[in-house]
Amino acid sequence: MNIGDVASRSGLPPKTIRYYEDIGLVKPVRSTNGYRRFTDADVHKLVFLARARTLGFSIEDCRTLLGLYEDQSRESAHVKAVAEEHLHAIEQKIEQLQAMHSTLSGLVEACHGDSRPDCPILTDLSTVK
Amino acid sequence: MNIGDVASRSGLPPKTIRYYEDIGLVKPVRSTNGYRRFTDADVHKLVFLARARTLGFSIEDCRTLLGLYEDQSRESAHVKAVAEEHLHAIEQKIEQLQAMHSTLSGLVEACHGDSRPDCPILTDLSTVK
DNA sequence: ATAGTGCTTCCAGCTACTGGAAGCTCAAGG
DNA sequence: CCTTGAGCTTCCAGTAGCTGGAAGCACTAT
Repeated sequence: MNIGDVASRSGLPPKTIRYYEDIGLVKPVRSTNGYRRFTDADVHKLVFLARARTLGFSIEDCRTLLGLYEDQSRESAHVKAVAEEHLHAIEQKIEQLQAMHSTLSGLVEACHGDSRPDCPILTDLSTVK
Repeated sequence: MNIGDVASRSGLPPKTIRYYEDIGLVKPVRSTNGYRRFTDADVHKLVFLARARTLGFSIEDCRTLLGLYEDQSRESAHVKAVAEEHLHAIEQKIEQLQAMHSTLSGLVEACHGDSRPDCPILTDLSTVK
């Protein structure tokens, strides 16, 4: 299978698939014409990667998870630990964003937003906290 | 004032302040010894930048906001528009992260997390959605 | 034969810094 | 006066995860 087919099956752009080869996540063989030739197993891996990335796992996490995926003697505890750590990171990001949101929405509401120059948003930004 | 003092007053690392000079956000003059010399106005700008960055504004947004901050004839509507757009982006990010969180926490709960290899997390990841 | 699409590689750029090396400047202590 | 250490300078490279573009070969259809 050529890269274009794999792209449409996995939902990943060809560029990204090449990049994943560069960093060693997939290792397609080459046809005599130099084209990458992907096996079904390669496609599975790429689907796996696409899904893991939409769940926000880093590339390094993906590498780990892919290793576990292919290791028949893995322990599910290992997978769970990786996922839990990521979950924790997501929670922290959400909290950060919610803090930003709360502050900023307060400021936006306080700003009359007309042609006058005075603005509580700018006042806040220029204030040392 | 030297960069070290400015760093402690603004909370920004010296490296970051130099970077902000590189990209034209501040323009400190130079002393005869080659050191950057910051005025109070420069410090105000850097405090402004530090605060805007903690609220998640991009550097380009910061550049715009800084321009408005220094423009006495600005319209608060302009500031508000920039802030609202950013607020919207924050909301979208939060939604994305919450979707990830919801999926992932379901999977983590479903995984028994022991020494056995079978794992619903991996099963999900390897499934085309 | 030719046109058009798909594939290849390589290089550069994106965001917002951060680390490190090499070297100059300055203030304090002996 | 000399040395030591901290602070400053510049420059280069690397981080994450792609993405865009150029130049050029391969393949298919007409």
